[in-house]
Amino acid sequence: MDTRDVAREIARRYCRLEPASIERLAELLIPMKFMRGDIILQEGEECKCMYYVERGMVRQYYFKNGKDVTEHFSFEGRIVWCIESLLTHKPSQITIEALETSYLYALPRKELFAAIDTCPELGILYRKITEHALISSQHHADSQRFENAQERYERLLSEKPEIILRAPMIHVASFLQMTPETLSRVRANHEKK
Amino acid sequence: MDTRDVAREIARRYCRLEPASIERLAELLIPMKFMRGDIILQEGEECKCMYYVERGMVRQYYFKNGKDVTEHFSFEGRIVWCIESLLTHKPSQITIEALETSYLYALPRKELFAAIDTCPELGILYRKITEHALISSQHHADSQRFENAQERYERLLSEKPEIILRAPMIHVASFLQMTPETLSRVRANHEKK
DNA sequence: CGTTAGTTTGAGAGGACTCAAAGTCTGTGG
DNA sequence: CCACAGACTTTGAGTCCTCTCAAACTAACG
Repeated sequence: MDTRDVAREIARRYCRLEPASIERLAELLIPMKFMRGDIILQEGEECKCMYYVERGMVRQYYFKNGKDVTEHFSFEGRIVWCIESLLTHKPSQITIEALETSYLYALPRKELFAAIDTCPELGILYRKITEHALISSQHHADSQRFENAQERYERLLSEKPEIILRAPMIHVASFLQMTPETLSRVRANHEKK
Repeated sequence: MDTRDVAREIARRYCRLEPASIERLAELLIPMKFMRGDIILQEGEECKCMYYVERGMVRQYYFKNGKDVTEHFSFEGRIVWCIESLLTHKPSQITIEALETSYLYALPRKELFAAIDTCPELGILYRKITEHALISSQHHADSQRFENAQERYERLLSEKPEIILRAPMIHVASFLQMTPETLSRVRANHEKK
C-alpha cells in the first residue's frame, strides 16, 4: 500500500479532502514497520508525529506507582500519538508499543503544520483528528464512570471486539480498569449467560 | 470591562495574539449576564458558542439514569462549552447553568471560523483552547482513576479551592464522583488531620 | 517434559454505596 | 423577632463490588 492510498484512507475516515490535499498529505506520510514488542514511542521522548495504523495493533501505556497502566489500544484505521507531548513539546509520559507486526504511517507534526499554511484543508483534518480523540476519550471516561466491571467488559466486547480478541488479557484488564482476576471472573460470568 | 479587555485577557491566558487579532477577537465577543440558576445552554439545544467566564461560576451537568451528574465547574478565566455539540452540530447532552451572577462573553463558532479564514492566529487560539480542554479532561480522568475519595477531595481543595468554597456540596460530590454522604465523611476526616 | 508466564478459583478485607434517621441552617410568615 | 418548614449535611448500620493475597491450574516453549 503506498502513501497515496493511505492518504485516501485517512481522508475517508476522518475528513473528506480535495485530490490536491490528498496529494499533499501523501507526501508527508512516512511508512514504518514494527514487530511485536517494538517501541514506537518511548516514555521521555518528545512525540513529534501522529501515526496512522494501516495494519496491526499498538498499545499506549504508562507507569503509575510502578504499575503498567494501559491507556489505549489502536488498530487498523486509528491514529495514535501522545496528545500532551505533541501539543506541549514536552517529553511523553506514555510509551507506545506494537502488540503485533504493525504497519504505521508517521505524520510529522512540524511538516504537517507547515503544510497547513498552504493547504487549509489539512488544518481541518488535524482539527477533526484531535476532536475525534477528545470525544472518544470522553466516551471512555463515561463508561468508566457509570458502569461496573461486567458492563465495561460487555461494552468493549460489543464495540471493539478486536481488542479482546487480539490483546493480552493482562492489558485488557488494565485498560478496563480492573484486576486480571476480576476480568477472569467477569468473562466466566459472561460465558454462563 | 469591554470586549477588547476581555480579548486581551483571553490572549494572555490561552495564546499570545497580535494586536490586530485581538481586535478581530474583540469584535466577535458578545457580553452576557446570567443570574444564579439561569440556564446558559439547555440540553437538547445545539451549542453554537464558547463562553469565556469573566466573572462568576457556572456548572455543566447532564442527567444519567435520572440523576444530575456534574461534569465540570468553570469560573473566572475559563472557557466553557459543550465540546461534542459544538463539533458535531448535534444537540447538546449537557446543560450549563450559572451558580452565581455571572458575566460571560460568548464566542460564536460560526463567526469564529469565518474569522479564522482571514486571521490564522485565531485558528491557533481555537486549537489551543481545544487542546487545553483535552489535556485537562485527561488529568481529571487520571485523578478519578488512581485516587480514592479522600485523595480526590484533597486534590480539588488544593488545586481548585474556588469550587469547594463556592459551589453547593451536592454538586461538588457528584463532580468528585462520590455520594454526598461520602463527601461529608471525607471532609470530617480532613478536619481531624 | 520441565520451566515459566498467564489464567482461574477461593477466601477475606475494605472502600464506597444505599437506606434511614438525626441534626443544622436558612428564609419566610405570623 | 421568633417559630417552623424545607433543604442540606452529618452520622450510623448494613451490603456489595472489587481488590489483595494465595494457591491451583493451563498452556506455550525450548
